[in-house]
Amino acid sequence: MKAKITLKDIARELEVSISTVSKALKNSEEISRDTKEKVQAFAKLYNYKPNNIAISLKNKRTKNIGVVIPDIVHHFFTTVIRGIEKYANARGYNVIVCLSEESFDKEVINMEMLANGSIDGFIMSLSSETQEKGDYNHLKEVTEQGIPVVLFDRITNEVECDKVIIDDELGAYMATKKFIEQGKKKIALITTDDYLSVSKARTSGYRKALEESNLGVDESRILKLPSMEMDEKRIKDFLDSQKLDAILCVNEIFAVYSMGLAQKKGLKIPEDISFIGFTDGLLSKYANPSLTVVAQHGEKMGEVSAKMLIDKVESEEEEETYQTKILEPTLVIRDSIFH
Amino acid sequence: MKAKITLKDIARELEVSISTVSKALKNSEEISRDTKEKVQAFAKLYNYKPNNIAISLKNKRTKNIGVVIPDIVHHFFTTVIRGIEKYANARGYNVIVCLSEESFDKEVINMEMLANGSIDGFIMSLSSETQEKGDYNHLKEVTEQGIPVVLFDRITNEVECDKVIIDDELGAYMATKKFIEQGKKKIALITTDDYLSVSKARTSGYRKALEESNLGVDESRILKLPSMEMDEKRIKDFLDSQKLDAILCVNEIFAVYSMGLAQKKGLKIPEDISFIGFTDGLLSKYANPSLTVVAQHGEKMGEVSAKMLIDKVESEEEEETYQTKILEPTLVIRDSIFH
DNA sequence: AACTACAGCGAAAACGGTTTCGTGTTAATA
DNA sequence: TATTAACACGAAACCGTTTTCGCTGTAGTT
Repeated sequence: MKAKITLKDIARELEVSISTVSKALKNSEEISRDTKEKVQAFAKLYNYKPNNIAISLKNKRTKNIGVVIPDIVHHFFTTVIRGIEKYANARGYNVIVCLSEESFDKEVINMEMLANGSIDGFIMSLSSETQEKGDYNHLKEVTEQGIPVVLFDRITNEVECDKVIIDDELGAYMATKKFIEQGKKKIALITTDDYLSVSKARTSGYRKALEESNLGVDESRILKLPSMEMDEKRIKDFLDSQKLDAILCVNEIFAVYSMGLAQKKGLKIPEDISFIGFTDGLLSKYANPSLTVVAQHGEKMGEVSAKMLIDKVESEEEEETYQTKILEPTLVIRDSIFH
Repeated sequence: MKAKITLKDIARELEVSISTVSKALKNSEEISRDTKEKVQAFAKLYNYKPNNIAISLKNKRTKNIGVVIPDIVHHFFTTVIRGIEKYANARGYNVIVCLSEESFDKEVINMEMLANGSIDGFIMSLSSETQEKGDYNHLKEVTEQGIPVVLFDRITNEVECDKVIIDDELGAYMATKKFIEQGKKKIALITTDDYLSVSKARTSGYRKALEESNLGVDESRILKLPSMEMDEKRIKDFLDSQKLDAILCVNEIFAVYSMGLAQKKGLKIPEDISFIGFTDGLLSKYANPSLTVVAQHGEKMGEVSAKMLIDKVESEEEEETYQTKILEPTLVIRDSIFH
């Protein structure tokens, strides 16, 4: 086992000072050709690499970014992480991933753990519990300490920081409009309680489209589940309780599951009933029939978030100007609607 | 903006030495009641938290673990990460995630980036390119430096370190046996080239079951794709080229896609043709019909890996004994086979 | 010969902690 | 009263870097 070599080791071996070694490795003008060559050769031979931790301490920069998300098993968050990781890596940053698992407490603990020097900034999406509670003090504390934060997807207006979202209202609006154009009348929405920022926006887009088309909103056609967790019984009851010809769902799981139920009843998709979901994941692509979705462009979102964060981390200025980037959703047309 | 407070700040304010503050906060016996109370009160008031980086430098322990995986968008890897994260967090460790994206070079770069002090150990699954090349020098270098490594799922015998796998051969064997018990005769396998350790083991289990049952292995019933990437054309051609009554696939995507093709041909599942895949993801659960799979217990695997790594990191002894944990796969029976 | 200029290098502080060891003060003991 | 032990604290080293500043010696200038 050959342990890592340090500047001190090189200095001792070559009988020069640590400063000289440090400068020689940086090709400083101060050091003579001879010494530089000697030091660099030695360093290469023993595969010297500076210790990141020491550099972090010195620079007060870790080149780590903390990502705190509610869940990693959801396709959307996974793609966001991938976007963040790709971009961050390209700029020399590492990504520390923490999962809040939709819990307020875990979110707080994770942030506190990272906020003590482990990271240069946060990228996060709020847990449902946090959004439900409406308690954002942990975020405020962090920003007050001067640690930059970028909020994506599940955001709040109560914290001043950079934000990245897709236009969820527009996405739902586009989807609902699509149903209407295709002659659908009884259009339902399966969503979650309004405390989730995204669900609220989507519900609003759904309403807007219906109102604009003078179809009116029938409240009994809106199913609000308590969370993004699957609840097979409530969905089944909802579908059994009425006749519908189109359903918009706030995620792909609800949609694919609903399609299955409809098929069991002998309904033809999309003729008798059409479906659109949110999130362009594997499920949508390989469902039978394949599911039309509002794509959220998670990878793009991750990239944009990472860029905003790193730009802020590396900017000298103390400007306290925050922006909210709104990405456009796209309708990915598949076999669960006409086309 | 209130910047983070340091020991030095407290010492200055309270007119004591830094050492005294440090000891007082640790409740050292050396320090008087009075002083301790004063210091602790002050620290609480200003919300003092020690700087992780400074502690890391001192202790030569970062409490970070590096996870290098080929891809994060695959359900299996996602669940492993979740298992790692949960366990590591409970023991006070953070998880740095790096994606190799199946590239040898990225794998090497990522490891080098982290190996210079950023982490206490690695948990990783080899990229396909690495397995294809058979070049494991980057792993050997790291272990020679004394950094513990745990390899999971996609492993190699050429590196001495702890390993965690599921018994892929057994999984495929169980699945194939199941087909045979249900009277299936023309059992196909859709897999990838043998350089992927898992595919090799699965193929071997498939063969074993067939040979044991005196059905014999018909090589034309084995489709080897170059990688885990979807190749719709080759799968379609394969299925069109012969009549089959059961198909085992090394992942759920191949299986669900194949089911779709079979259905389009008017075949009934599972009567005319049955399917079993690997990986118990969303796709399997919500496919239509739902897919029977060999569950790989990713979360468990993550937990076990994290435990092995952290135990090694925290163990004082220099024992160079490595173990390989083999987890048992489980067959999750769903509607794509009889039951 | 005296002075300046500069090349080349080292000492030391700093980043923020922990920890060992030493020291001054007080109280108890001989 | 002199000695000693315990108590309470501080100085300093250390982890591995970077960087400022100062020092030495040589060469060039007058």
